[in-house]
Amino acid sequence: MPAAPPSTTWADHARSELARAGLRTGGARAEVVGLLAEQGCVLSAQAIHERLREADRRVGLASVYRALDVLTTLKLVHRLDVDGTACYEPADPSGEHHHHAICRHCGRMSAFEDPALETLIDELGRRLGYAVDAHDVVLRGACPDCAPR
Amino acid sequence: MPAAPPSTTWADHARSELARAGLRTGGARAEVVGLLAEQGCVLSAQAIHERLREADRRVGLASVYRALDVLTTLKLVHRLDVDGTACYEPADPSGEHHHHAICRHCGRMSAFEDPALETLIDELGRRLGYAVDAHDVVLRGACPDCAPR
DNA sequence: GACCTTACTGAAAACGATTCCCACTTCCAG
DNA sequence: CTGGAAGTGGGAATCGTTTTCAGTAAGGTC
Repeated sequence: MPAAPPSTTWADHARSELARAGLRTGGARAEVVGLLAEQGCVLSAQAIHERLREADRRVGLASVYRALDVLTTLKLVHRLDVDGTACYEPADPSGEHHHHAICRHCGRMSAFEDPALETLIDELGRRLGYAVDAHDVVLRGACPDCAPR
Repeated sequence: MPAAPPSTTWADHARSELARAGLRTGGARAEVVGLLAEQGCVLSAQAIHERLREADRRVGLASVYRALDVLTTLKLVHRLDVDGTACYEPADPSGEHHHHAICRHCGRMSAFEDPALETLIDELGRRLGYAVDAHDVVLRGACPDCAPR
C-alpha cells in the first residue's frame, strides 16, 4: 500500500482551485473533497457516498456525482474506469501520479509508478502529433498472492 | 487508420478456437465473429448489434453480449472500457496488439503500437510480482486535427 | 431420417451505475 | 431584507449490461 499523500495539501489546493473557478464553498462538494483527501486509493462514486453516510455527513448521491464531475473537469481528481465503473482519486498538483495493476482473482488493486513509462508515453504522444493531457495504464493478471510462483 | 488485418485468418482462427472449446457453430455467435473480422477498429456491443441489423442479420442484443463474453474469455477479442462503455476488437493470435489515443474534442480514436512500451510493461509486471496477462494503455488529449500546433 | 438431449437464441424484464429533473435551501449582492 | 443564482437531495429517467425464460436448432444416437 502506498503511503498516503500529504492530505491537507491536496485538500487546500482543491479548495482554492474551486474558489478560483468561482464556485461556492460549503455543502456537499466540500464533503467530497474532505473525504477524498483522506483516502489514498481509488474510490467509486457509490463508495464515497456510502462512506459519507457512515460518517453522518448526509450528502445526496447526485451531489457526489456532480462534485466529482467538477473536480475531474478542474483536473483535481483522476478518473479511472474499471469494469464499467468509474473510480476517482485525488490528483497531485505536482503532476506526479501512478498507475494500477488489478488482480483478476482477488480484485485487489496495486499502484505503481515508473518514470521511464511516463517518458515513453510523452514521447509516444509527440510521435502521434497528439497533445496528450492524460493517460491511463492498467495491468491485469494474477497478483503475487493469487499466483504463488 | 491502420490497415485491416487479414480478416479471413482471424475469423478462421476464432472459429476453430470456438470449436475446440466444444461450442456449437452457427447462429448469433458466428455473425458476431463475421462482423468483427471485417472491422479493423473497436466497436461497442451496441454498435455491433446495430450493424448486424443493418445487414439484415437478426441477432438479439443479448446474444451479442453473450458472444462477446465468450470471445473475450477465450482471448479472441480484446475488451476496452472507454467512458464507461465496453468496446471490443479482434485479438491477433500472434499476440501482437496496439493501444489507443482518444481525442477529447472529436472523440476519434487512433491506434498505435510500440515495442518499447510492451517491453517496459512486461518488466513492470515482473517487478510487481504480477503475472500480467493483459494491459491497456489509453492516451487522451487533442488529436493533430483538433489541436493545430 | 426421426429422436433426444442440451446448447443456443431472442425478447423482455431486471439490474447497477449514472444523469436528469424539480422543488427546496443557501449564499451573496444590492 | 429581498431577489436571483448556485447548490442540494431525492426520486424518476436513462443507459449499458445481465439475467430469465420459453422456444429453437445443432449434433450425436439409433
